[in-house]
Amino acid sequence: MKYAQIVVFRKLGEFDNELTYKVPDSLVSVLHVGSFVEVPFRSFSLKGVVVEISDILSETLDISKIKEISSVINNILLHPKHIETARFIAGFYHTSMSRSVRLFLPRQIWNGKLDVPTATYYRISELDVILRGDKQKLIFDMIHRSGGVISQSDLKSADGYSSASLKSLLKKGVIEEFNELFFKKFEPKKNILKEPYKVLTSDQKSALNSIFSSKKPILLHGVTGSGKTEIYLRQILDTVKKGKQVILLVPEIALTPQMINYFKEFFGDHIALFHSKLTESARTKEWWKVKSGNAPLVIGSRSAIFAPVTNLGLIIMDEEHEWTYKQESTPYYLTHRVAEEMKRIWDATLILGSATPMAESYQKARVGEYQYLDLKERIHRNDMPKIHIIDLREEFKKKNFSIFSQLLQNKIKERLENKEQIILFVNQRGMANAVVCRDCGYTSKCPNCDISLKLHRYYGYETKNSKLETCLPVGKARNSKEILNSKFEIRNKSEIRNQKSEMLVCHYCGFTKEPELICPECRSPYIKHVGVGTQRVEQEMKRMFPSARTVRADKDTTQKGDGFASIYKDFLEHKYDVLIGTQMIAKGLDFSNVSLIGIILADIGLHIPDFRSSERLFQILTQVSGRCGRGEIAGEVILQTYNPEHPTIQKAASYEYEEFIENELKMRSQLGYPPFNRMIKFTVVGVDKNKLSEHIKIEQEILEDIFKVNDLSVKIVSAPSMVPKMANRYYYHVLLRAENPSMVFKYWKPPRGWRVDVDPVHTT
DNA sequence: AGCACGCCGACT
DNA sequence: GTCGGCGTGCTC
Repeated sequence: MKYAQIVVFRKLGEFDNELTYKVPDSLVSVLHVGSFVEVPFRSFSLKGVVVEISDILSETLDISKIKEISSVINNILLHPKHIETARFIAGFYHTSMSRSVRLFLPRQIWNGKLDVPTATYYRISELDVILRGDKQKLIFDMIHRSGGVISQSDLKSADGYSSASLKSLLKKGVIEEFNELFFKKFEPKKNILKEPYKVLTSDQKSALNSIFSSKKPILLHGVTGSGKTEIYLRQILDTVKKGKQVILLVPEIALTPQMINYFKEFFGDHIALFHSKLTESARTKEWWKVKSGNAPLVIGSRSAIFAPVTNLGLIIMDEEHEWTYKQESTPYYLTHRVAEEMKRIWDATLILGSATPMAESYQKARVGEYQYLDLKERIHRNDMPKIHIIDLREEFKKKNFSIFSQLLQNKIKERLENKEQIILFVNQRGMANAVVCRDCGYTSKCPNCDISLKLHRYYGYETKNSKLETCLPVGKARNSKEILNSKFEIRNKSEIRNQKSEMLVCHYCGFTKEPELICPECRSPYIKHVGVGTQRVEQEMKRMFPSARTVRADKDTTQKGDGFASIYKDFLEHKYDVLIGTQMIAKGLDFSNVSLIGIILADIGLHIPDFRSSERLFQILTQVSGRCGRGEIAGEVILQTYNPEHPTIQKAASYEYEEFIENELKMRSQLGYPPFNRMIKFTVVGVDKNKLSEHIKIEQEILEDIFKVNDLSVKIVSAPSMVPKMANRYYYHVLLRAENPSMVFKYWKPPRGWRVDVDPVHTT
């Protein structure tokens, strides 16, 4: 008798064990690992995926209780190699097989809708006709021009379409309607539209040769404009010609239209696109397009790694340093880790490309796990723009209290006169959370962890013990009335005193102290939290340069309508002179007429209370600088800061990535941060604060004992998360830091309800 | 998830 | 004595 391990899917719920079922003799020949089946469960039936087939039954199971698989719905829904990958994810990220198998299936499919989607087409059935109506002629010609067949969606989106005319054409029998698979057959020999036409530089040629000869994953380091895309293209074409498939991952698909259009020149419609904004039915269609073998190139954000390829030859991760490659919900996988495993399983090539590789990836290259390739030159046009560092402490001393330094003001004026465009970049992440001295640039840091302390500001209420309990962070509620109206639990309205409390907190070890009133370094009283928003910059622009046409791209202005797309288009067409924006303007976009970039306050990135803050700042500064000097005009960057001597800012300004990262790794190694130690973050939720902290204390002791017994060192921190009380629930984080923290799972199982994040990106 | 089991306080 | 609260564990 054969037995199958099956993960079952239910619409809701956390039920995610593997269950054992008998394989009836009639199904033995059609059943595979990866089959989609129907099984009896309790009194009803469920659908699921076979993850293992074996001849023996586990001794712990009672044979009389084992039921038989009822039917096989699709015998090869997932490739066994996908199940192998899912097995790896479940193990490494400590989640269930059910959860990780589900990553590979669009919701509609694991809910059981397995019919391959079709589309409606129209074709001409009678050529020699005389048509009277103009609209009818138009439709007829349109079909004729596109080779006698057209899809309904193409026809409907065309100018001059009318459903009445279409109906009468159908009635006359001039054209006919039919349904067919919505994708066209792909054959490498016929359907590759052209050969690469761009000439390679010697740098690119030698990089390509190294990729061909390397067995290891490749870390491709190249600044913006160094021609990584062309290398990807050559590799992709080569792989597809061998009859294999390619997965190209990008951080955010909305930001890569240029790249997608370029690849369309070669593959036409035979590209599958996956991203988070797809509707469920569109996602299902793309899935089948890949599954049927008619999309040799898959492009998408991180979830595209799970596309149902059948013969994978190449994985490319572009901008591999982007944190969108980490999934921020269970299973908390990092795409790099999954891609490495898939490379091994499929014996494929893996290329990670970036101008500023992640510290983890660079470290792997250093120790020889990855092959490091460096593209030094920018191919076209100008070199990277010159970055001027402006010391804001000097400006402050010169009584220039504007947010624009003198040099920035002069340059803006000059560029406006020359009719060139300007980008003003506002680094918003971590805003207003750090305290900085405006005279000397001093910031409060944790004495234990060398991490910026985070300023917590709360409205509070007093309890019976007259102790100030934190209630709502400032920013979420502005006064006591809002606290009362919120869903936060307040036992007695009289408890509200509308009091503010301020505290500096270290998010790694829980160290707290009162914010300083006078700078401990230079005794200046001008020590306070700093932050400049996009509105503030826009106001200042209007005040100083009233004739300049400015546009803002931030959360406020891009959330409505078509978001950033129209702002981007208008700016490209020079309807505006100045673009003021946050993070979102830094990524991937090509602005050829921009010759000046102002970084209003680079420091903000330095004070993110995270051990990766330097790395993030380096990345963002490099990216922003890459936005200019892409056209004929040489570009310039003005970087304003209170910390001009800070090594991160210095190295970013001189584009010395290697020097920066070597130094960063040295510091990480000394302080025991990743990649030298690894972390696991547990999130625990509870209603009763005291019970919760007691429970966490007990588990924390157990965890500490496990490391002690094994003679391993560990650092465990537990702390309430930023918003301690949300919808009557308390959130706690437990952060484990050790060389191999995952070893605890050999001896200990996280209690019910503990969420596990292995290698977290957000550590608070 | 659902549903059963089982261990403690309230109450006809 | 039992009714029912929900914390815990199982589903093949």
